[in-house]
Amino acid sequence: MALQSTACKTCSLNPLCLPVSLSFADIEKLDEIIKRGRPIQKGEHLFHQGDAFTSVYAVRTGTLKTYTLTKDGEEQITGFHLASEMIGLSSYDVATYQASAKALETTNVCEIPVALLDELSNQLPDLRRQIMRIMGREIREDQQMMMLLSKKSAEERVASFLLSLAHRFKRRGYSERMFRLTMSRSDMANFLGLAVETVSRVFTRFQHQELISFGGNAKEIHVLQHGELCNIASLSDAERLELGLLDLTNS
Amino acid sequence: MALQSTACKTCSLNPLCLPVSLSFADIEKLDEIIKRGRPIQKGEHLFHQGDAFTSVYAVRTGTLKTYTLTKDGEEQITGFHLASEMIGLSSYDVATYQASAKALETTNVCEIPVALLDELSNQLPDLRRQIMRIMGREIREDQQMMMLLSKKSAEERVASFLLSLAHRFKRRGYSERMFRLTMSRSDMANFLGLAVETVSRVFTRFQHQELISFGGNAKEIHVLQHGELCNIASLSDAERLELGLLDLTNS
DNA sequence: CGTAGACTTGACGCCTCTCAACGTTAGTGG
DNA sequence: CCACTAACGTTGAGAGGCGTCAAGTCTACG
Repeated sequence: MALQSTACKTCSLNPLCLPVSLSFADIEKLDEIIKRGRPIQKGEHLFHQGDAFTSVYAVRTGTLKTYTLTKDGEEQITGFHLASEMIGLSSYDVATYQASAKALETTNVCEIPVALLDELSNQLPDLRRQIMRIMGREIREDQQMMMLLSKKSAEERVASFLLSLAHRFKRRGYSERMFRLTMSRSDMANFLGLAVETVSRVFTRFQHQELISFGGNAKEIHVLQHGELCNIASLSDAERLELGLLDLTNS
Repeated sequence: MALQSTACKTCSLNPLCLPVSLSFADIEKLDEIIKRGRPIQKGEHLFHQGDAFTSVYAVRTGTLKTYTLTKDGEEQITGFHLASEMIGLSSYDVATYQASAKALETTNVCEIPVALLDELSNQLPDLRRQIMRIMGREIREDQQMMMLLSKKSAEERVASFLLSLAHRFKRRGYSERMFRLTMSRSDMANFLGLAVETVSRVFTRFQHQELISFGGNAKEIHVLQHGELCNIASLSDAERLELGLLDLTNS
């Protein structure tokens, strides 16, 4: 497991994270405004919905979930966030966080005060562009999620979810065929718009078809037949593109 | 019906649109890069998914829908866009449009070449912030849509949709109690993740309960009981906030 | 005036939710 | 180290909301 440095310029994640496309000098300026605090324990909150919006965060190690509250106090999970992913940008136009962020395991984050980030993006056009790229990507991901929620069956949703995780782990240098599901079944179900029982049933069906298997506990998953899982997921071109499965050579 | 000017500085929409919070001088600079072409006819495309990403657009009059294509060639509508709303920003980090945009009626747009907008946002921090605000809001709207799609019943979805439209018309100076549904039942169903028949059935039920009524054709809707519709929609706090229904005085 | 598309209405079936019971894991304290 | 317990996960049975199919009605446009 790669140890992430405490400075962007030496951090193994910087090709995936905010510093992408920044010059060495610019990364140093960015480093100056970033705060790296103590780790957050599992179950602990990074911020709560309604807190004053002071900082955005980049995940250094671990996983977080972000969620909003429905009318009756249930949570609606809006995303799971792995190393190098940014949290909080969607609150940019309001004074308070519009979601809560909770650690699913022990997690380290880089805190970036928005006031300073805002100031710095006036000076560094590349940084500004990178922030806008990240926001643009998030919009597209959310829209793919909308497609998943409005058009896909339970099996398609679970398969898509697993492929998305696999791809994100791969990009970070981990195995795409074996990884830990740090979120509970209930969290997955919530995120995918399904009942816990349905998620569980799909997992058992996938195991019987020998598409996946679980090691020891129900957390560690092995993806046995990546290709078949892709078929089941009925991915759109947009999703294939995001997962790096689309051949860009065809017109 | 208010006629929108062909310059931002005199446009009645500018308090809702990109120029928000720009100084008079800055608006003039923005005006210089905006192109205002001929109207787009109903059914015509503003751009297609896959076209080179050259410009973002602000709707001046009319309505557009944006959509992506699913694996089997069906469209998945990602949004309806009324006057003053921006289109195309979600493609900011890629070379091609990630969605298609099609006019639902005769529509006028302001075209803003991204190269120039990008350049100008280096010079005008307020413009940059406004763009990021718009993107942040879009992310939150998409996440509310995800909640609608994963948690709400057919009646809740339709009620929420009508309230959203009503609110947006109101903000633009039109009646919130009577407006034209420029999109087809099929478009609404697609957007809301429902079958056309279900949308139609919900409309008849709402009519029997005298919550709404239709004038003449099936396009012009009257909202008879706004409050009751709010109850049916089971709006989250985030949605109430967006619709201006939340009392911010309580802690 | 005729036709195509949009909209409505009804009947039926299926996918997924709900409810309930049971098995398993992890964390706690003795 | 083990017993205990609460949270998590799995499995089954039953029900209901919504999708699908089909037919009929209405509207718009040539």
